[in-house]
Amino acid sequence: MAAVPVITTRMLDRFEIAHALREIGALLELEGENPFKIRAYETGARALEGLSGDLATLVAEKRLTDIPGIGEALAGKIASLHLTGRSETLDKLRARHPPGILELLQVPDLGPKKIAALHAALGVATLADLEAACRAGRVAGVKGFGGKTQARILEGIERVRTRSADRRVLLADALLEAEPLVAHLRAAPAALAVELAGSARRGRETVGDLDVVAASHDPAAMADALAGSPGTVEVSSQGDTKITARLAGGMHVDLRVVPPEDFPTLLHHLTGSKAHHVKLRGIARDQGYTLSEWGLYRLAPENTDPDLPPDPSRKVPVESEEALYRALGLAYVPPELREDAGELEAARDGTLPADLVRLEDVRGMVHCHTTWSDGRATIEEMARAADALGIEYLTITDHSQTAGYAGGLTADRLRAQWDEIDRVQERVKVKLLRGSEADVLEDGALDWPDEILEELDVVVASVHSRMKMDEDQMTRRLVRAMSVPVFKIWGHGVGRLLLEREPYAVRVEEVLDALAASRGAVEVNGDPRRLDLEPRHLRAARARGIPIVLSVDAHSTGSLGYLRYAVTTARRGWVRRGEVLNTRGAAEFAAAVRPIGP
DNA sequence: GCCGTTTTCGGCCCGACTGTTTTCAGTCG
Repeated sequence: MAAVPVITTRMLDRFEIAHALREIGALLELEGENPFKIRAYETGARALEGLSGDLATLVAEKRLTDIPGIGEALAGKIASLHLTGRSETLDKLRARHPPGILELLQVPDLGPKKIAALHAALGVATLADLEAACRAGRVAGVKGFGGKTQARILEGIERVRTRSADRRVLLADALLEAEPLVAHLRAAPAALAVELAGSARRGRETVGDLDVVAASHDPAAMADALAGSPGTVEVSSQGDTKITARLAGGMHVDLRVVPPEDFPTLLHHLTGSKAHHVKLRGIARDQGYTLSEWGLYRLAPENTDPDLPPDPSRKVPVESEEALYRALGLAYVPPELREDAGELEAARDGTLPADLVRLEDVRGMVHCHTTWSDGRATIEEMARAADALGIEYLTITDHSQTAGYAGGLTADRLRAQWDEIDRVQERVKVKLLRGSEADVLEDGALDWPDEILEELDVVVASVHSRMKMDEDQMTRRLVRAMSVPVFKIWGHGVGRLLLEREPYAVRVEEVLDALAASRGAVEVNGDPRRLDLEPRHLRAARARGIPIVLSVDAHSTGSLGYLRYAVTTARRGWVRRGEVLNTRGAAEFAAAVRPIGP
């Protein structure tokens, strides 16, 4: 009997496959391939990352091409990468290039053309080669390169090595730098309007650079204002309309300055996302316009030279972002939705939700810890802080008994806490609800017996232990937990800690199916490190009719402010006001979430 | 590479900034 060949490869998940597709794209780029082909790989990678459903199912049912941006060719490569961990195309590309060549693309200002030139002239194939060539002064001698470029490359190598080049920060940390800066710029006499743009405005969970746009007739004065901001460390480049600076926290900010009539289109341009723009500009073109950051122009009837600047007489005045979408026959798309995730089709068809949840719609604070478990504030301190925010009700949800590391409450302690809640209730206006963040145990049971659940007003069910289970185990565990005949709020669904810890391995859609067949809601956890469930899963939950709860997971009075991040994340998942349980009054909310019976 | 109430072929978003040029290519967002 012939020996069975040893299988040395393994299945890849969608993130690993996306990475492989980007590697193919990068290597093709080095070979000078058609830029649109390169873009197709990026589009495919992005589509995979945004996928809500189960990749294995799509591969098995040969439905990959149902995903917009994935055609026959990419589907074949994705299936191969998923099932075997390899792709013939990628293997061949890797064989044609030195293994270190891709790290050169990480160097700022170094793209495929320059890398190819350096490789041809000097044989540079790795970061180390490049550094040696720069230090020896050989790069400056290559045609098209000079002393300044050589120095910039050396700086760039340093940035790659210290990994500060593409450092991303949490949205909340980015806003901590951005909002004071915007306020400072707005105070400048030359400023007519200043807005934050970029991924921070879209509410992305992490942010790389800050983009700020200003309306002013005096760009130089605005550049001075940026240089004079307390958070600015240095101005690193300055053109007529664009100034780049580095902030104390290490982030870079791009400030763009234009006259007020160009402000709306520039703000829109800098808000992104890139994918949203590409599609929007295609729509503009279909309708006889060309759109750029400088405005909307009617295309000339005759085919004119595309390299000529647009004819000013054909410019369409655009007084706001709303007007821009309106001019193109589209409903206004709020920044949080601009990700090319179907929002432009919906804006065209009139199916874009007009009543996305807003911060002012939320009437109750859900998921709050106190000194009874691992919180830093007492019940009364939390209650008074909520009162001060104008909140109508507050759920006290300390940890359950199994969460010993977090000071989880035993049944006796929980009952004692109810007495304390009653005492505090007499002194505060905000309505206090008795709750618990009940651990989802290893076998999927909740951490409280029925006689306790019967007396609780609200239960958040969360995984806090055995987080490294494999996907089948974790899915079974959560499906069982979400199937118990109790109303439960699925707490911080996939357990990710942004920039720190990967999500649990779990098939979210199966858990949502179980929840939809039982009674419960999903949480949008506003802790800036979590923002969980994430938008694509929120859309999957909404599609199943599962209600949403916006929570703060507060461990202090200050973290009641996390509500804004829960709202932003929910909007990114297209969540409407009516779908959010804690936009309702206290009595209605309590009736909706009561774990057992009336 | 993908995609299609104009198209199965021929399109595919658009401009700012830098450095090295003497009119432009490369990179970036």
